[in-house]
Amino acid sequence: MASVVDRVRASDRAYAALLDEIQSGALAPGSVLAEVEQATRLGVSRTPLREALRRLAADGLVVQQSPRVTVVAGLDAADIRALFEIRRALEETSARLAAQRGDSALFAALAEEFTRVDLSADEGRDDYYTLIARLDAELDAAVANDYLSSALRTVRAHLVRVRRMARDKPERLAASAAEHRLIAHALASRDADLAAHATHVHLHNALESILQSLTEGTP
Amino acid sequence: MASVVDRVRASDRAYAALLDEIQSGALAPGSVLAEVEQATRLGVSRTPLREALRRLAADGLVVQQSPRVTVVAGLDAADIRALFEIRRALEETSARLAAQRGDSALFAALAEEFTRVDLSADEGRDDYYTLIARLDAELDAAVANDYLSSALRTVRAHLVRVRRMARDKPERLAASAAEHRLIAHALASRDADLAAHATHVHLHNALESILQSLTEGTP
DNA sequence: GCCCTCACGTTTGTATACGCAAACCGGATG
DNA sequence: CATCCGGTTTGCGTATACAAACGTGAGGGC
Repeated sequence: MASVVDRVRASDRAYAALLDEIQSGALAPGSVLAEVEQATRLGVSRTPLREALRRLAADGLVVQQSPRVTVVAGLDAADIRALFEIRRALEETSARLAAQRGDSALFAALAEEFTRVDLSADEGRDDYYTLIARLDAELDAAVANDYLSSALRTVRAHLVRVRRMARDKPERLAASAAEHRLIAHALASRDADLAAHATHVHLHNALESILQSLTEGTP
Repeated sequence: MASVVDRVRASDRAYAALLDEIQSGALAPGSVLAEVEQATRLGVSRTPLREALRRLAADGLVVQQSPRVTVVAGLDAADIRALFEIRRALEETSARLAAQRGDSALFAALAEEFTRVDLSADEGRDDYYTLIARLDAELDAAVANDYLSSALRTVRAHLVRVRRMARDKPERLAASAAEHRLIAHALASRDADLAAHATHVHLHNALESILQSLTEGTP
């Protein structure tokens, strides 16, 4: 059916499709992912679909409850706290290293962009998340540590789900933008301590906001 | 041929076999891992072998140079430095959290065992590494953070190779034992700062020793 | 009426067959 | 002699076939 270099492998398509559906919530936590069912639904064979499921399991986005049944992983407040523990470890380290190794001008430009962010419109919010993704990418590039980038990639895959669960309020977004601006400024200034501590503060505030949003959502 | 639950899955056997051979050096960095060749050698079919290769690739132990050729990942001094960067981030965090959450008596007992270690004989060295593995396991249990444990598991898989590349000298082993004893003591004392800083010191010394050992080996 | 047992269906794990693309090699030609 | 072209071979990605095991439900026995 599909050729060896089919532009994109069937297993990649299956992985991307399932990843998107899990992150977007289309596949709710607890959803059972049967091989034949998902394979036919996504239009691939069982073999590449199995590969996609194993990759998702390695990411921790799905869990094999029993050898026979794999489900979309749950994500409760305890999981989010745990996620932020490792996130703090990785991102503080990343910030510290990027402050030492990064391109000052590049991060200065990013800091400036964080001041320009317009969070009033919905499209501005999308632009904002894109800007954060760019900062993350530049951090990874500056640190130049594949082990670290790989671990962060996994963490970020989970964070997409967290963001969806806890919708940010406008005032939190504004504060978040200011925090990011400070982080970028610290990176531009090559101030490793400030970059790490600003990251710590940002993640603390982000976690608090998320947890509060969750308790409000389920009174 | 093999049954569904053949005590242990063929893919698991293939993964374990390849992992061991990579960690032990039997499969040297750069070795090409052809699917059919390895499948016949390990006595499994291509399908489970592919799964094993993908898991190893996710761990970063093998890399797919092209769609046609996957090789055992190299590991030079820069890689080792990068590995220790993330290792420090994860283990310092782990130590800090375990100091807050762990069982004091348990870590006190481990600290005591680190004083008893006999490093004169070769078998003592194996016992020592087993003891370190036990400390790692108890740290993971105390922290109770699957994301963190999973990331550390990957790091540790690489560290086995590093240890093999750079044989520890007896004096380094003795110092290492003392450092571990202090870490365990800090955990027992619920002193998070001391646990984190002692871990930092230990990893610094370990890295220095390894890098020095490498430069001595290749003058 | 309840429980135990057996059988069938469903689902997974593994093996194998097939198709295509790229690399290698040989020969021919400039 | 070098270079290019075409055939062959090798090897991966995918699909499918097959076998085993777990779950479920029905039927019979106590």
